[in-house]
Amino acid sequence: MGALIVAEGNGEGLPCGSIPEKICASDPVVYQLVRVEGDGRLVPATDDELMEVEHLLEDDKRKFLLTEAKEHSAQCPSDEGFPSNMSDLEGPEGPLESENLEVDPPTSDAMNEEERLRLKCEAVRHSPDYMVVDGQSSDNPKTSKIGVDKVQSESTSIRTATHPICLSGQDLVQSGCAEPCSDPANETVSGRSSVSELYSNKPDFSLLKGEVCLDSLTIRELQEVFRATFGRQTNVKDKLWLKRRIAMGLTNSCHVPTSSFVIKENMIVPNKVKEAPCRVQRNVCRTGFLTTDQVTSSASDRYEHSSKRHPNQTKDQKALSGKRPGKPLLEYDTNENHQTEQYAAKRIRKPTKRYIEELSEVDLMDCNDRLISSVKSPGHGEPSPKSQIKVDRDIIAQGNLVTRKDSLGGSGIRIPYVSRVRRSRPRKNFFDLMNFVSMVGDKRELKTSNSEEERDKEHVDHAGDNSDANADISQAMETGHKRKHHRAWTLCEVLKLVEGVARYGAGRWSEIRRVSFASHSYRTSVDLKDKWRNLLRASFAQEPSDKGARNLRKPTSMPIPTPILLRVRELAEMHSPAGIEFRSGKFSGHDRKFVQEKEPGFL
DNA sequence: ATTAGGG
DNA sequence: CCCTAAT
Repeated sequence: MGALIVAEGNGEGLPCGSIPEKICASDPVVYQLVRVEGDGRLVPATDDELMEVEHLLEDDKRKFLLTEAKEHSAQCPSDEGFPSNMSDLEGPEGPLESENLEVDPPTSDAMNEEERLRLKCEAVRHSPDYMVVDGQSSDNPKTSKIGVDKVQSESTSIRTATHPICLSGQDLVQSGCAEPCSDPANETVSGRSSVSELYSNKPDFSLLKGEVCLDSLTIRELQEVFRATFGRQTNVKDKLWLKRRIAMGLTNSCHVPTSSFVIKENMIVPNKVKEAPCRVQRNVCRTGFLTTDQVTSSASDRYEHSSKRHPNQTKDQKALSGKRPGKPLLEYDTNENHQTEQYAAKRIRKPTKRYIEELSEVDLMDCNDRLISSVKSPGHGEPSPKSQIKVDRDIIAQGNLVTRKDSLGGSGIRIPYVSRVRRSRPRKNFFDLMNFVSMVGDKRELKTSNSEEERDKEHVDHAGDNSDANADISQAMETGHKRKHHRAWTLCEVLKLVEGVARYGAGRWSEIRRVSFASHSYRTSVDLKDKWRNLLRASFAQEPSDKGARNLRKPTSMPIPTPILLRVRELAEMHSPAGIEFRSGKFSGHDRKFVQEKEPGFL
């Protein structure tokens, strides 16, 4: 793997392993954390890498932790440069903020949130972490906005620190930053408004230009489009709903196909084989550094030229916001709608077509980038210091990018998706990385599993084939690292599960897990539940004919002995009708007996 | 954190 | 198995 370096955002690479000294100073340039591939190519650092770096940062906040550039940290002026710079930055921000507070005093919660954010920004500025936004596009208003947008997460501070840097510099995005930052209007009563909302006041109408492929947008993006379309914000997270809504709005029609489509010039056009989108995609491939927003903007740029230069845009924003003192009112007015919308969305949440969408994304090789934002109500949440970042399954491709979804512990913060491009399947380049990551993750599991496998064998030597299966898996993991989290259920486990259900009843999965699966750390209560569901299905399905001890189904997965299935059904029938009181006592005994007489051969 | 369900 | 909503 290459070294991690900080490269100047504007695309000019830096010598490998070098850190521009100016980065330590108050240089406004935006940086991007990148990795140098073996062939010299610069690839945006993956989340994992960022995490790693970040981690290092925590260890020594005063130093740059670039893997191979540590020596340079000594030269870093650490604090010196920052404070002054900060105060400069603070100028526009502070006053505005207080000003706004007067105008529309946010709730104490809101204030805290704001304060917290502000502090965070400062912290970011203090620490040497710099962060990153796709420099290349730093002059793109949208990108800038995004970068700023996401200044919330601590865990991603590394990447978002740009915010402050941006302010002082390069583009006047700052006005865009500072202003929204201070706008309490968006502070919804629920306190749910994410920081990002603080930063973006104006709908990005450019989103509506040209072809609009709602299918390829993420919820957040859809919400943006929604805003651009209807002029108000929405918290609805139901993609379908958003898409339909937007489509209807844009086309002025209620006839919106359920299949994928593209909206072009207010007309719905069946989404053929992704013509336009693909072009954009290719573009992305080529540059490799385009961010999601860039993609959309580049697409829209084909149709429009304006709205591209930030200075204007920011001005517009100001003017706009000025002209729209009613924003808060508007918010208020539509508040009701929001609620109903949300309500509706929740009720209809049925179609979680995410998978379908994702699949089609891949299949059609369309161009989607997904920015994932998980917005959870903050609760009282102090964002947990350590963010849990989860490496999503297949990600990446064409040499850049990376893992996509991260959720900050209860921080309800959106993660920057700058330079995140999600595409087809993993490429070899990343394969190693991914494997590495997954291997590390699985290590523990493997270990325990192995030892467990042994245990299982001892306890249940009858289940020979199962053990074998597991062994195979373990082996596969060790060697071929093929499947992910797939562990075949051993007969032993199934029995434990059944017994557990018999004892505690279906539904007490955490209990069952604690008691019967204490050693099987890899079986979560959800797994138990799922397995039980499958068992039920199997037990009822196979009931008719087929008396064989094995299901004809797939010889692949371990066939479940009929007796067990029978018992499963017993339990199921027992628990479903009126079954609160049973468990332990006689029934348990009964079951046991039942089983014993029927499956001595297996146990 | 757990549970229930859909995918 | 994964994901999410709801508790």
